[in-house]
Amino acid sequence: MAVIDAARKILDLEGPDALTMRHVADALGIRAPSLYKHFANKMAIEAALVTGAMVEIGEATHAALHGPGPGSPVGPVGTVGTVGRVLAAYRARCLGHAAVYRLATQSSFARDLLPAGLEDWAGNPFYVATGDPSLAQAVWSFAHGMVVLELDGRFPPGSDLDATWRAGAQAFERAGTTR
Amino acid sequence: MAVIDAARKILDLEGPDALTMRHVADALGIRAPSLYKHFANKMAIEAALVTGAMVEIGEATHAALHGPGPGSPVGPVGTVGTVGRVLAAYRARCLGHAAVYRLATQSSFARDLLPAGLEDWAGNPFYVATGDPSLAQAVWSFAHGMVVLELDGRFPPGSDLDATWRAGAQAFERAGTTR
DNA sequence: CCAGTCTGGCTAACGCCGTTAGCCCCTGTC
DNA sequence: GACAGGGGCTAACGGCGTTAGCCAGACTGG
Repeated sequence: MAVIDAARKILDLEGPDALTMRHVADALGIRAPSLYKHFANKMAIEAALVTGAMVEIGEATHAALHGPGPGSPVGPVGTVGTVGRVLAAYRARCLGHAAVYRLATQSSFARDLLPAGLEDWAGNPFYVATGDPSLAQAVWSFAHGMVVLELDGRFPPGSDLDATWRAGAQAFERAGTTR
Repeated sequence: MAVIDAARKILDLEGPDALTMRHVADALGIRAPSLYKHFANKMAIEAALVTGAMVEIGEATHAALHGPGPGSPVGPVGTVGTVGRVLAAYRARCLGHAAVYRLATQSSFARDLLPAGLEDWAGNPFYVATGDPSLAQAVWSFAHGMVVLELDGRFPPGSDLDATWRAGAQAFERAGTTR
């Protein structure tokens, strides 16, 4: 869909404030009200954007469950378990969709416009990787927090974020086996 | 400051969309432009709001370092270490400042308007509790993720979030001792 | 082949937003 | 008692999402 492509490009290249109906319409060579022939409102466009990103992220984390994929870093043999692989895939894809991810975490975002079950599906690899609901949610929270803080540049400059991801992965990996 | 009090009340009671200059002014019985005699712009008001919340949260987590405080849950003897106490204090205070916390995590929030060093000071208890920079950042990310997801209602209904906080605390607690 | 409907544009406008310019009154001070 | 300044005010600007209402062209049923 041309509208979504244009919106995505604006969001990525010019930031969230530039994502306005008039601006999107401009990029398509039409006027803002015409957009409402294709989408009910701005939130619907945002939801479509987020849906696309979530599908890609979900595909990556699902793939990570079944072995090292293209998104996984290569570390010392045997140090990266399933949790680590899922986290690495999650991180890579989320940072690849930085602006859209940020949009989805905005409190004003209308999560109920997403396809039913999408969020559960996307979160499922965390449950599979840990085998425990509480641990899965904890890992997901860690991952979400890391991405958000990384995206917003809230870690002190010079932080070794690879090490932080590793520290988290190891803590949860151990918790899963020692449980 | 009356402006901040009014803004805080509006934000808590009517939500982030209701936090407009005209609305805040209304609550004070004045007109919107008059607010600019007290604050440079809306972002300055938001920054003041966030500063207040961060100070309170920081005080609570610092206090938690030195023993069980009023914000700490009572569990089986010996199960809650320093990390657990800091996390419990963080959670309680953040949820107590839900709307402001949400505001501070908005990507549009101007973090550079906060007092210099405030963020570092507020995050320090995580470093003290873990004794390791990477682990501290991982714990902070976990905590931040949990609060955000909890605030946005993104966990499946019926989730035992106390258990999730506990799972995270234990994983990091163990990681700290086993390191 | 024509009539009709539907798709997808358009302009004008509304009510909201943050913000600025410029005015004026009231209070406190030398 | 002059005067400065703090803190109100109105009017207005440009931008936002969104709606109402209009109309050209394409597609389709008779």
